[in-house]
Amino acid sequence: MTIRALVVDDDGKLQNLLREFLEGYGVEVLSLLDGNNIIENLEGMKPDVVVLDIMLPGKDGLELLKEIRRFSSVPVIMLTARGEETDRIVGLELGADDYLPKPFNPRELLARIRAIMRRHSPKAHENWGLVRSGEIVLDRTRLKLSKGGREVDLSTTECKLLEALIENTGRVVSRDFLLEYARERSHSAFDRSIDVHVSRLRAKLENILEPRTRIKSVWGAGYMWVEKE
Amino acid sequence: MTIRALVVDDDGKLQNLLREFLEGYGVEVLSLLDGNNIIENLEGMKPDVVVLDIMLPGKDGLELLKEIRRFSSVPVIMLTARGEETDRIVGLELGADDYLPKPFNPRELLARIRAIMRRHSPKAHENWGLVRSGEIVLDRTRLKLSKGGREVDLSTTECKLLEALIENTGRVVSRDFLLEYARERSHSAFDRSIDVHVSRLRAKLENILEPRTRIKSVWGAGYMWVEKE
DNA sequence: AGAAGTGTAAAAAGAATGTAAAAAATCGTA
DNA sequence: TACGATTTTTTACATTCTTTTTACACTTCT
Repeated sequence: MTIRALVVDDDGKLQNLLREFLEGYGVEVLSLLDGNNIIENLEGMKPDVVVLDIMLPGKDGLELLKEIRRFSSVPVIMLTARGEETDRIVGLELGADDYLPKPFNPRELLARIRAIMRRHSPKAHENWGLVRSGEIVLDRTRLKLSKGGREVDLSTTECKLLEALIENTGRVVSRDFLLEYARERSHSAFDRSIDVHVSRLRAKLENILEPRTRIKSVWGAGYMWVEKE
Repeated sequence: MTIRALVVDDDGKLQNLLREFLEGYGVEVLSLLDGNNIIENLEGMKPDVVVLDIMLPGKDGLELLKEIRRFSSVPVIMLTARGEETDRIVGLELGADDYLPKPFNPRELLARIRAIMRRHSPKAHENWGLVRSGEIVLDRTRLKLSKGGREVDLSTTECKLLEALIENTGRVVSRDFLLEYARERSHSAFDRSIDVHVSRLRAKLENILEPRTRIKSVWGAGYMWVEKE
């Protein structure tokens, strides 16, 4: 599950930076360079959180915030110029949920988004970063795989592997791909380590579900995650 | 530390609504349905701010306010019927700190509470947003971590680190993230300083709680703050 | 059957981690 | 500025845990 964030800022560079960074953490970034038609965009995009720069061409951020609040209670984080205490105060009074002085560290923004999601929609926060396949849930942030109440711990590599498999449910995934996905370096022709990882993964899966059902070997091609139970 | 607000209003629904909303923002709500024994309640509850409806069964809000002001200078926000300009003026003259016409958006109330706390007791306002994990409280402004009565001093880096961990309770936080979160500059590949900080942090935690329980290492991934003991 | 592909136990290699101690940077203050 | 105290980073090494390699049995394809 990903979180959707709408970023309203006229700085294209910042937009790209944020998109790149946040997407690594399961936050989908929707960009707007100005606040025209903000309401329509809100309705169309249905973001979980809005990040709003105060300094914008045309309508400024505070005005936009006021407009947003007439229609929606979506959580809003304001970006303010450093030290602009007044902006910050006005923003909070108009119904912003948090603020962040520019320039900021993207990680700081991520932390605020997390905090806001936690109090604003705990459900979305819980599901954040989970990969599902039917009843089976892979939690990448906890390195755990669970079904029903039971769960098993995975190593980082096992987790990555499983992620790649589940994301390609029903399709064959080559050893090549798996290896590169799970770690950085490439591999030699006679590398058997993926096989060993898969072997261990299967063993762990058996603690949770019926033996030998989900990770299928495809002769000469790779492995495949099959859907049903 | 949270802010304690005493809400005096006979509308039970509103009370619940406010409690639910405000508690998400670190405001603890104490409810009174009428103003009887307001003074005793003030003494017992020691709220940081009082939200007082003007229309109350029995003694009305203005009378209550007068009574309160004989004993206490606690900040008071009055809730008035829309357009009752006179009420508002009288209220302010009697020593109310702000007023809010009904019906209002809970957000609006939150903003007023924030504003009042800021000018009335900057200290409490600063403390607003302490980071908690169960009984453990991290005070970012004082760089102290406490549980029960006992506390330990932290360095700024340790504090930031812990903050990032607690904000992500139950999730793995990478060294990368921690490092960038704790300081500005980036780091080299062989940077081990996070490990050292964590090591020291763990040592300090042991002065307060059971050894080796809360900061878990996750091999190949980072560290994780685990919720309970 | 023979060749290529796969499973997995066990050993070996390799990475990541914990922490003490030294070195370097930072900060307050005379 | 210089000094001392404190904090942070680097270094080094022991330790722990993961990953890869190796080896051999087993399976699948032609």
